[in-house]
Parts: sequence; C-alpha cells; structure tokens
Amino acid sequence: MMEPSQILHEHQLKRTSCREGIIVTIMDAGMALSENEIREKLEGNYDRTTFYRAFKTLHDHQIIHKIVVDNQIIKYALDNSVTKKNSHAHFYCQDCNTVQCMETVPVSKPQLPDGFTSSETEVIIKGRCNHCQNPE
Amino acid sequence: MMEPSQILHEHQLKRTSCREGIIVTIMDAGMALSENEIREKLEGNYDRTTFYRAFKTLHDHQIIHKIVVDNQIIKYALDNSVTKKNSHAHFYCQDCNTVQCMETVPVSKPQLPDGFTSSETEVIIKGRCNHCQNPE
DNA sequence: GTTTTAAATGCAACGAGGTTGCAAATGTAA
DNA sequence: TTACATTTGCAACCTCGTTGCATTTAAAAC
Repeated sequence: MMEPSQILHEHQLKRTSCREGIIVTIMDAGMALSENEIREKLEGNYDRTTFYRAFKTLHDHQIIHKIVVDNQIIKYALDNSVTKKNSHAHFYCQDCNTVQCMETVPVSKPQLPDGFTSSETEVIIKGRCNHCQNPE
Repeated sequence: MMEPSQILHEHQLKRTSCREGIIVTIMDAGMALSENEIREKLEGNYDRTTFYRAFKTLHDHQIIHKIVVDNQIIKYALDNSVTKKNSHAHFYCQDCNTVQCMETVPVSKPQLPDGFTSSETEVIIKGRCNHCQNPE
C-alpha cells in the first residue's frame, strides 16, 4: 500500500496532519469507518469544519470512498485506486454496526434494458458477520 | 394493487389523509420519489413534523421502502410486500435524478464467506437512463 | 535557512433537516 | 353520539454541514 504522504503528493494536495491522519486511521482499521469513529481515533483535535473539508477533499480526489449503508450510517474506506482492489460488495453487520469489503463477492456490470448505461454499481449486503454469529 | 385504505387497515393504522396521500402519490408516480417531491404533489399542506412521522410510520410497517442512493439522495417506493414484486436492483439516473425499479435485474442472495449470513441486499446502479441517452 | 505565497485551519455565524413535548383535533370502535 | 386512543400542528430545540474571514501553515523559490 502507498504511503499517505505519497498519495497526497500524487494528487497535488498539501500534506497536512488532518488529511494524513484520516488516511492512516482508515488504513490501520482495515475496515470502513464513520466520521466519528475516525475523529475518536485521531489524537489531535480538529475543528468540525476542518474535518468536513478534509473529507470532501479526499473524496473529491477519489482517495476515500463513501459507503452509504443508510442515511444514518455512512462509512469511509480507501478507494480502489489506492488499494488496487477490484470492484466488490460491502457487507454491513446489523449487530456490530461494521462495514467490511467482501472481496469474494465481485460486482460486475449489470445487464440493463435497451437505452440504459451504467457507470457504477453499489452492492450493500446487510446481515450478520462471522463474529456476531452466535448471540446469547 | 391494494387500496391505500386497505393497506393501512391491514397494518392496524388509522386512515389519515397524510398517510393515504403519501401512498397514493407514490402509487401514481410509478417511480421512487423523494420526500420533497411527494410533498409538492400532495394538495393539502402538512406540517413538517406530521410528514416525518407519517413517513416513519409507513416505513416502520414496511409499507414504503427507502432507497438510499447517496446521503443527499433518498427516494421512497412502495415495499415489495405491497407491490408483490420480487427483489430487484434500483437504477439511479445521474442526469434526470430519478430512481426506477429494474425488474429485469433480479437480486439474489450472495455467496458469502463462512460465518456470514445476509438478510437483505441493496443494489444501486448509477448511470444514464433511456430518456437521457442522447444529450446535446 | 529565509522569504514568499497559495492553501489550509479555526472560529463564529448561519441555515437546513429532523426531533420532542404538549395541547388541540381527529379517526374509530362501542 | 360518546369515549378514547391516536394523530396533528406548533414551538422550541438540537445536530449536522456550510460559508466568510482572519490567522496559520506547507512547500516552493531564493
């Protein structure tokens, strides 16, 4: 995986601690995180505005990918262009509230009726993950 | 398709003009609508609160289904239990900003790694619909 | 290392979107 | 028609995200 500073440099973005912190936090987590989860894990305290702007910048440059499970549940992961992964489904666990990439569930271009063209397909699978399987 | 009043009765919900109006509006439109689109089409003017509560009630009772394209784009359609349709993908047109059901694109239960179980899968296809195909 | 400059930050203020409590109005069953 | 639980509309409130602006900072030029 690329270094955060290198990612920012390639997109001609300044290397700021907020941006780097967001990228590092997502990398370390290994799963998609919500904005609040990222803020909690970041040491430094940033203004809400700074956070939103950093998110927007990273998202606009397709460094992070927004996964909208529900309008209340929005998670961020590194974009496929950074991770070099293929297009895949995302799994949302309704028990532990986590989102993870399902690389074994590829997403292919759908067969659409005449006249329709697609640029992107999002697949969200909701259920219970392997860690939450045997509830008491 | 069932009558709105019958739908409400079956769910033991009172038949109010706001609830009936929402259901009728979605039925007539033939495609998923946003809250604002529904409000505009409804004749009577309801308080914001009433609207939100009616939505929540209908959604809780699985009469309407929420399609979250993005956190900014949320549309509502009648649930499959009302329309008797099978599970299918939804198509979002990035040009005309509409959402329609893709009944020719069925959604089947995905093959997941050991230990994972799914209860629901959402497929959102983003692209350009048949009416927006030849832009000038 | 110093200077310079465009970009990013933090703060205050604002607006949209959604929720809660409560009194008044309404649907429905007796 | 009556009675009662539910729904409605209003006011107040909170959270979330944005904007303008002065200050600070990253990084390129010297």
